[in-house]
Amino acid sequence: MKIATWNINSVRLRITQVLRFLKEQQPDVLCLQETKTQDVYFPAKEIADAGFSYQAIRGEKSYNGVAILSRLPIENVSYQDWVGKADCRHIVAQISGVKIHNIYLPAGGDIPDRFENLKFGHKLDFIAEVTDYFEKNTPIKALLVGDLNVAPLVSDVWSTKQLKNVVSHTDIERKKIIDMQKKGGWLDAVREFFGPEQVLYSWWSYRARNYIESDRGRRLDHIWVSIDLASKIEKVEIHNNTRGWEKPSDHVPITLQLL
DNA sequence: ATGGCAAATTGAATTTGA
Repeated sequence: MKIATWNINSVRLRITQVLRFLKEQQPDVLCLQETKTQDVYFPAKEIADAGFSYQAIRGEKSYNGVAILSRLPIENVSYQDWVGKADCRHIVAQISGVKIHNIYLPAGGDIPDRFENLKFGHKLDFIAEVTDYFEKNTPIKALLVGDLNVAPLVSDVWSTKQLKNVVSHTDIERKKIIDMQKKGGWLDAVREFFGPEQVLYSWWSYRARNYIESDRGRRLDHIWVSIDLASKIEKVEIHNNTRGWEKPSDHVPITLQLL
């Protein structure tokens, strides 16, 4: 089974890119974040026509929104509302016996201080609640995919020094996301495959004049596997080329081929 | 707390992203 995750930054605006990716990469499952639409406006038919007729979608107006799109039957669709907000940041479904959690973790605003910036507090609380959830519900035959909005390792950013106080790479976030991984018994499938040293990004800001030239990226998007699936990681790919497409998302898709 | 941008909303300006 081949699983993909992609922060699409508006599924309606980028339906062409979604269809192109499905055609070129032929995943079995595509998990989207930041679909930015209510379910009634979700481009379900176009995606079903491309072969992905099993869909679990959970969106709202303007912001957030997640979806699991599959060629294979989907079972046991459900979701959690963390930090007491029904803001469409999580959906989970079982496909071929594998439980897939799709998460869009809060970005956290600009100032890395929970007292000056409520969004940063929300982000930290969200991580704490997800950590707690998976500590109590040990993942087995499960994946956690999505935009976690944290680049935990030195090799996940273009400059660990210059991003030290930038939300997504502060010490507290890095510590807490690794803590979430360890306490849930998750393995970072991308690092299992590529190792800890290789510099990897999944997001490049729209603000750079030329994203390839400046290459100031961060690895904010993740695929984690429950420890029992460690031996099933066959291949991981980060599809950087999509960042160069017409009207791109600022995030690129990542795929995991599971044995 | 900035920015060389982008998207969605509501109606040219604001909020959010990271």
